[in-house]
Amino acid sequence: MKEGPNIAGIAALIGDPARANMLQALMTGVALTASELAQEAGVTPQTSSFHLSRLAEAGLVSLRKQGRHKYYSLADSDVAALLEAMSGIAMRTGMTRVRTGPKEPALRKARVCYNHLAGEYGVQAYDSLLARDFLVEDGEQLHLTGDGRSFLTELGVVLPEKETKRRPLCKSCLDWSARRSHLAGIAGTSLLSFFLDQGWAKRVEGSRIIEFSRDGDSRFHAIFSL
Amino acid sequence: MKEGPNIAGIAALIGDPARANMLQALMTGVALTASELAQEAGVTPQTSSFHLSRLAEAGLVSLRKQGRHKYYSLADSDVAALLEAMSGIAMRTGMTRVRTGPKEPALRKARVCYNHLAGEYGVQAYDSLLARDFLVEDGEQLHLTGDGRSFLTELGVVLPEKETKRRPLCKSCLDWSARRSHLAGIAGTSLLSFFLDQGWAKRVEGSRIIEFSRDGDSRFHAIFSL
DNA sequence: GTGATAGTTCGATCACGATCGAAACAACAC
DNA sequence: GTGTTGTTTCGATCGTGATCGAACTATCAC
Repeated sequence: MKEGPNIAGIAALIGDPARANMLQALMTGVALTASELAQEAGVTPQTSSFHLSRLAEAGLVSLRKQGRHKYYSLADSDVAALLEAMSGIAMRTGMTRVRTGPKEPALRKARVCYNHLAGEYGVQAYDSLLARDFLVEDGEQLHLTGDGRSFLTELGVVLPEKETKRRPLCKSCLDWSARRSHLAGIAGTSLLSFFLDQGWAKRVEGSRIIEFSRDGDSRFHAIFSL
Repeated sequence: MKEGPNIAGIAALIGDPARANMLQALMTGVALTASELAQEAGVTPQTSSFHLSRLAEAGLVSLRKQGRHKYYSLADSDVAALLEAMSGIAMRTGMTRVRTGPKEPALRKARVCYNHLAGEYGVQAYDSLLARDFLVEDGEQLHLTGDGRSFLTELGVVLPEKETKRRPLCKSCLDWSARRSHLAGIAGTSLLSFFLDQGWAKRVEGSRIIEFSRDGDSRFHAIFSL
């Protein structure tokens, strides 16, 4: 009966406690999987899936499929701004929640992700390559520039002559801990092999943890500074 | 299980169609009685009373008792900004009301947002003031410069001597249609009053639409050119 | 005082939507 | 291939909350 956009629709979406928890978890700017969001919201995966499909349908969250995972994140800064404004209103009425505990810090630092480097080190390497235009993002695609290829090969990283569609040279991979992109694809694999071959780092038995030696650590940071 | 304010609470409040209708009706800036709001929302007075008490309890609306009437209005500009932001999100998902009539273009052009001017005209005034350094953005804050104050007062806009922290002279408010900022705060209110008092524009009854006369339109564009 | 209008409280109803169990589907590991 | 894990679909349940009828209070007009 009224003019104007349907405020009630999206407000009702955010109004459900489970969905609100999910959105607040995504307010950190990191991408989370459906199961993680289920745990954050305190509901079963089925319920989580149901809610996430609704949120995505309404354009509040965007999703990125990666293997059997689905990484969800806030759609854009407008949604974040809306949630922020709502937090402000909620604050002054005196409604707050409780807090949860952290997890293992060892895995967050450096670990293997399938066959490439993940964790803080992985993210830093990725950012460093991007900052120096050795790596360029092209929408969903990721490309190694000519300078980037020379840089890596001169360093000692072995790269194939040409890349195929089936196994791309570079892929971005969302990080489990940092929730930022890091380098996957053949180049990612080669880079990790390089670190291990040089003795800069070694894998911890029966774990995904990768331990950098003191020497390897300083060499890494010298090369992949920001 | 999470930290942070309980956004689900207020979102759920706005999420009910009846309450959302009431709040949108109050976006016109005028105070409405409980029965009028009941009619706006399309519910019985009992239901309206129930909803209004909840909205008041949450601090979304304020009320002024006058005789046997109770006049409700939006609590403050923060609530208005929240509703405006939500309209913006709802717009882009195509979640418009069933009855999205011919009023919409008029709303985009010029409308009242709580107590100040929004729409294309509001955005243009804002931009024009910014371009001439009459208005300066300082992070989240917004300030009227000395030149800006003289400009407005010489024009005939009435401004208070000093501004308080509680009721800032200038605030920016995000526009749902233009997705740009426009001027809120006391200065925004005074500016709108000026337009109405001068007869440059008038309010359309029972709507948020503001109609500029031909003369008022040319005067406006002469002053707030870019 | 009586009557009329504005608003509220109570109680009961009723529908919508959140939730989970079970099972299917998808991607990986081996 | 088999087994495991992440995600989704279906179906059914169940609780919460919106809604209105009826009765009640408050203010005004006379």
